[in-house]
Order: sequence, then C-alpha cells, then structure tokens
Amino acid sequence: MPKDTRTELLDLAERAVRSRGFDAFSYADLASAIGIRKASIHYHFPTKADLSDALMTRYRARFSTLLADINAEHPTGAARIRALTTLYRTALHDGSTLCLCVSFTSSVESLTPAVRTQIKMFREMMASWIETSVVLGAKDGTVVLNTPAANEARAVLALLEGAHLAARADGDLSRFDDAVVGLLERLKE
Amino acid sequence: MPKDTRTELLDLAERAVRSRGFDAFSYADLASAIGIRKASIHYHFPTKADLSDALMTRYRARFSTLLADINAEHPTGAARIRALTTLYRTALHDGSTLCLCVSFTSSVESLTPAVRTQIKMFREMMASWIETSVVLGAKDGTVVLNTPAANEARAVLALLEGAHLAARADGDLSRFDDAVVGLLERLKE
DNA sequence: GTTTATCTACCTACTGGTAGGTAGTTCTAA
DNA sequence: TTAGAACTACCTACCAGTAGGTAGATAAAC
Repeated sequence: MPKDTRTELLDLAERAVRSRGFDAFSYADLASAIGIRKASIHYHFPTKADLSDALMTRYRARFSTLLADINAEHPTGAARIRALTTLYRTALHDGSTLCLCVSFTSSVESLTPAVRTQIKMFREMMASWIETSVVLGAKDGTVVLNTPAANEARAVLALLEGAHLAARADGDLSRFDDAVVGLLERLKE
Repeated sequence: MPKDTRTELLDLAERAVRSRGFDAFSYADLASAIGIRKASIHYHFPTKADLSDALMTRYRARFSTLLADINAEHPTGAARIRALTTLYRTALHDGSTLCLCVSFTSSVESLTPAVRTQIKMFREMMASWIETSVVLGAKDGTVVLNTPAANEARAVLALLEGAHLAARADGDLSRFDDAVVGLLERLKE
C-alpha cells in the first residue's frame, strides 16, 4: 500500500528540516521531490506554519510511543537511559540529520508561537521521562545520582542534543559516541 | 572613535546568525540596520560565503584570546572549566543568542567547505583546551576524571552546547544553569 | 590620479501564497 | 437507481516581495 501524499510530504519535510534547517527548504523543493505542483502542497498544508506544526505534532507523538516502548522493554533505569542514547544515535542517520527539535530550536525566530510551544512540550516530555528513569535507576541501584534528578535529566538531554550537533558538524557518528562515553559509564548493571 | 563599517557589519551579522540563523538573515537586513545600501555591503563582503568565513575567523580568534585569558587568570583545572561555563552562559545573552558555532552547525548544508572546516577547527580548539584543562585538574586534584580526558572534553563541550539550545528554546537562562549543575558539582576546591 | 567607500539602478531566480478551474470519487435524496 | 451536490486532490497561471549579486557612476581621501 502506497503512502498517501500528506504522509509523504511530512516525511520529506521532516528530513529537509533536520538536514538543512527550517529556513533552507521550500515548498518548491518538496514539490519537485514528490512530483506534484507547488500549489498542491498548499492544499495539504495551507502555510509553512501549518506544516511545521504538523511536523512537531507527529514527532512528539512518535517519541511518546518510542519512550513507552522503551519502558515496556527495559525494566531498569540504566537500561532505559542506554536505550534512549541508542535512539538518539539512530536519529542521526550517519550524521546527516539532527533531531527535529534541535533543528527547530536554532530557527526559533522563524516559527510561530504554536510551534515554539510544541518545542517546549517536546523537551518537557523528554526531560520528565529521563527524570523518571534516573529516579527508577537510583532505586534499583543501576544509576548513581550526583545531583537532584531534575538536574540530571536536563544534563542528559543537553548532552544528547550537544552530541548530536558535534556529530552533525563532522558528519561522523563517532563524535556522538565519544561524547556519551561518560554517560554510559555511569550506568551500572 | 566610531567603529568602521566592516566591523559594524561583522557585529550585526554575527548577532543575526546567532539569534535568527544563517538562512534567515539577508544583506537587506544588514543594510537597513547599518544605514547603507545593500550593494555597499558587497564591497566589504562580495558574497555571503565571504561574510560567514570572516565571521568564523573572527570568532575563533576571539575565543582563542578568551581561553588564553582564562589560563592566565585561573591556575587550577576546576577554575578553568568553571570560567568556561561562565563564558558560555554569558554568550547566551539572556537566552536570545546561540554560540555562533552551534548556529552554523544547524545550517551546515548551506555553508561552503571553507566555513565547514572552520566549524571543525573551532570545536577542535575547544575540545583540546578542555582536555588540557581536565588533565590539569586531574593532576592538581580539582577535577575527578571518570573516563579518558579526551572523552571528558567532548562530553563537556556537548553539554555546554546542548545547554545553550535548551536555554535558547525557552528564552530562559535558568535552563542553562539547570543543565550544568552536575558539571559544576564535579569541580572540587 | 588612483584608491576607497559609497551610491543608483538593475538583474535573475526564487519565496510563500492565492485564484480559479477540473477530473474523479463519494454522499445524498427522490 | 440514479441525478446532482459536494468533496478530494490535484492543476495552470499568477501575485508581490525578497534573495544574492552586478554594472557603472560618483565623490572624497591619499
């Protein structure tokens, strides 16, 4: 079964934002990539703001599911943080794409308040999931907490996003690996 | 003594890239901000590529000086890392501007090979300075190393850049502070 | 009298977005 | 059961505005 046009547009646009940035792709790019006319894209997403909003909505939903999957599969705090690290590593696609949230954050001035709010919500979701995971890890003895769990969570998120940038800059996944060695080292079990 | 036009253009462009992104500012913006015509900017920087190259060259030189200043002022490893953290915090300008290197990294596809090389060089410079500092800290007993110094350096850099993004997303400096609590906690003395 | 720094006037290509039209499908009611 | 209304998903043709960039004139400074 073939993907519908709307989904195909979202896929294409997501890749464009993550590899080139929000201000560096156009409806014309999408049109020629998908094989329909530029005007037809406005049928699915009247404005670029609508498109970016839909992009973030889908991205948040996807990550929400992925986090739930990790919870279902990994019982300990350490295993969950390790799985999250793998998730971020995979999202890099050999160093050619950033996390959508990272990319949007750099272009935050070009975005509507609605999308900015979604960016915040995404980070809140990630931070609170990480916090819950490290608290679990502290209880089950697989994670050593040196600072309050809320701060640990913000630090882990910052480290993963920063490691993303480093890998993207060099187009080299090993930059990501180098930066997260210390994080993985702290996970016992 | 008034700033010369070239310097004024560099200042304006740097702020534009750091707050809006490389693909979201134009020569027309600079022209109206500085009060000369768009065509006159091409006299100083024939192409946008030339401008971004000059931007990175100046930025690297500035940071090189700043790192040397930190070395001169702070004798211990911990004090140096702490000073670097303060430097990054200051660079945020209340959460409205990213590090130039972070911003350029997100737009890496729009940049020339020369500028991409400069981005790499900037990160190399930062990473090797941090590595030297944590090695010093390990010797003078002010920094505890859990992983090889090279990895610690990449992790610190990623954390600082990630913390930048978090603060930028919310326009709130305290996001930066929250993320670096753990790093500062590890610095003794 | 050449160099420096600016100007006016212009170029082509592209931006996001709109107006209006059209096949083909699906829903609705006599 | 079928005529017609409505909807879906696209189209062509166009808009005003902006992008980066260029040619050539000018006026002051060295």
